[in-house]
Amino acid sequence: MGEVTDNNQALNEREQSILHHVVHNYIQTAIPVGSRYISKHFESSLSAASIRNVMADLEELGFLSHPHTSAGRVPTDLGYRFYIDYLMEMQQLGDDEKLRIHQQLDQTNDADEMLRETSKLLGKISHQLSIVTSPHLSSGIFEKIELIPIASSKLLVVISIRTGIVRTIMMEIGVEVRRDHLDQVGHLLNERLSGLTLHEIRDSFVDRVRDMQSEQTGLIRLFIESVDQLFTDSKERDKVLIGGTKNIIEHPEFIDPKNFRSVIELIENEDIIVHLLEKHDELQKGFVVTIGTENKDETTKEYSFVTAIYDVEGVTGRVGVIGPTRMNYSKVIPLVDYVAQTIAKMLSA
Amino acid sequence: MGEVTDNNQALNEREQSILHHVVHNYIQTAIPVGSRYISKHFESSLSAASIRNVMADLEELGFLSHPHTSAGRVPTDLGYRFYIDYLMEMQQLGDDEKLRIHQQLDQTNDADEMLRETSKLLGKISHQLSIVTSPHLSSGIFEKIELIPIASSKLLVVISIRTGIVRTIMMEIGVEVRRDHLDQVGHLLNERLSGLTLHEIRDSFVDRVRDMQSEQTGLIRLFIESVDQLFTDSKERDKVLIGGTKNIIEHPEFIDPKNFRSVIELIENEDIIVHLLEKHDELQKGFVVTIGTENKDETTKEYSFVTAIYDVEGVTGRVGVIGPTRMNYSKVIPLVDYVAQTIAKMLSA
DNA sequence: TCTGAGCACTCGTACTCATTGAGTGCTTAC
DNA sequence: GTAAGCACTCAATGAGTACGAGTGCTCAGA
Repeated sequence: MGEVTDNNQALNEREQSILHHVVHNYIQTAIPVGSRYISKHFESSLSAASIRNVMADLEELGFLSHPHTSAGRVPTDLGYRFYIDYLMEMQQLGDDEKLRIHQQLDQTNDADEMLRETSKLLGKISHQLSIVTSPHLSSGIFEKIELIPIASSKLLVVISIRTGIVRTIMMEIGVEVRRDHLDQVGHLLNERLSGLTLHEIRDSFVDRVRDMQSEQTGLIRLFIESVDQLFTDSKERDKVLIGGTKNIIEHPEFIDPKNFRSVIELIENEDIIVHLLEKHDELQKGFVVTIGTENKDETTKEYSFVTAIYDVEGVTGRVGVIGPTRMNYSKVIPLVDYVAQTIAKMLSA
Repeated sequence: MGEVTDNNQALNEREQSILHHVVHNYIQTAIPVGSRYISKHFESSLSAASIRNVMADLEELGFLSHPHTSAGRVPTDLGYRFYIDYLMEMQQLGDDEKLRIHQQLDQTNDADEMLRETSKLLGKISHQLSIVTSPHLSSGIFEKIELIPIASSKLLVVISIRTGIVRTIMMEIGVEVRRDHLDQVGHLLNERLSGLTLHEIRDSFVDRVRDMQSEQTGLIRLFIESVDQLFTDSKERDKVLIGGTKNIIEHPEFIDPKNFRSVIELIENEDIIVHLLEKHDELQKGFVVTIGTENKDETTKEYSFVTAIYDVEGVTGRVGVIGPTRMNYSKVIPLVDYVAQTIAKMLSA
């Protein structure tokens, strides 16, 4: 049980203790917890009536709420927040689970494939929706580019990043280009772009190739036109992988079909999630938890997001879970954290 | 209205007509249709009682069934089958829809991206779950292979098929290999494998490279070990894209949460779908419809599958939809068919 | 001033029971 | 073969009731 700290002056010891019990119990059982229950099981020194008084105070302060008069108390988003920040004790991840994670992710050396596996796995273990983004290559350091002619008028561009991640883009080129011309251009690009981040390249590409125009005008012009496609994290390409629907709908909150629809909505409408992940990214912290209305979005007001960053030599992405605000944070947070670290290790290997 | 043919001797004209009305109406409204309703709206020359007699016959023959005594009639799988094969009239696809399909799929020239768009689009237009498989490259004709060293110990293998489709595979190679060695091996492989199908290559690879062993033993051995990974349609890689969950759950059959779960199960457990698609593939017909229990799988006994093949110079894949057996076949079939044709065109362009 | 026992009150849940109405099946007459 | 009549079935709906968990408030005691 989390120790009662003096981190927050708003609540005295007893209030903190009772809040702790309410949140903890509600997370476990999903049924509103009553004063009598707490008196019986946790705080035998206090009567139900006294606990009711404290609960009334907690409710007034905004930490608890009431579905209706004759129901027990339920944490508010603020209640969860306090619980996570001051009361909760992280639960260590079991060795078996660690092993399982390693085994699952060790199966493949294809990055995309591994991220897909991660998504599945995280959903299964956490019993939540899992989210995994592909790494934002923009801040990755350009290693080299290869230009491979395909069929008649297509060009496969392979850009590799120092960490060993590659991006392949199929480009339509109007005409057939001789192989030695391609090699020549590729060679020059490699020379001039080496060591820069993709981000830097995108911003300065035109300047850097200006003098090359004379030699291979057509091809260079094509590259200039496609610079966004080549060197930016397009939202189309670097999608969010969402998985574990089967697991999340087992939660009791989904007996109500309305919630059902809302979760489907969430899955199909990736924009909402992408947007939220961007906000998490901005915070630049190891892991981020946003609870219910904290993420100011109507459709996700009953969901919490737990995400952690993974970082491979400056190239970062996020993994995490989405679930009802009634989430087992003490288990989920360490799990997400550990998975993020594991991915980073795998990708840099 | 579909003309009454003599294709099936089992039913006389009146029976066919009434079966037609029942199926058609039930598809539209999802409510069991009663004898009185048919008499009023479609067959005013016959009384409800007479229609009841015919319905009783149709039920005995297995084309209709009864949810309970006081409900109207509902088609059985056999009823749907007869309707599709003999009674139904295909509905022409509207010009606006054709336009929409073209516009949506014309946005990108990346094959994967386009298939993803197809999946979304098909779900939206059909109001069903959409399924799109990536092309089975096995029967594609090898055009060339490129070997690109990545970072220290990785190799990106790019295999391109005559149609302009490429497959990229990341291979782990224990040691660093000199660029000219790679080029040499690549060159030899291109020479020896040219014009074969991937399928043929997989089966004969060892023989074809046996004499090369002396020069680049390590690298060749690696290729021999990875031959499956390189030249076979792995189920991992060539996944099925499933989309449109949001659309399908609007159907009245999904007020029951049980069905809800079954559809989620279906989405998460792609194996079931993959298996079924294989069966469709074996039939080698343009489009295939399997209804409910016709696909002998317990989990899909209340779903129908409509799929069509797309063929790009021998490289084929499938697109289609999954939905409740009560599906608007007359609209869905032409749609799926048209989308398949459009994909083929786009991919061969 | 804090604590806790007592009690009235609220409100969601579960259950029963009667009513309604759509639709059938059967019988019978034409 | 057709259709009118009628009894029967059964899901759906809604009202009524009992139950019980839990609160809020009051008041006495430490």
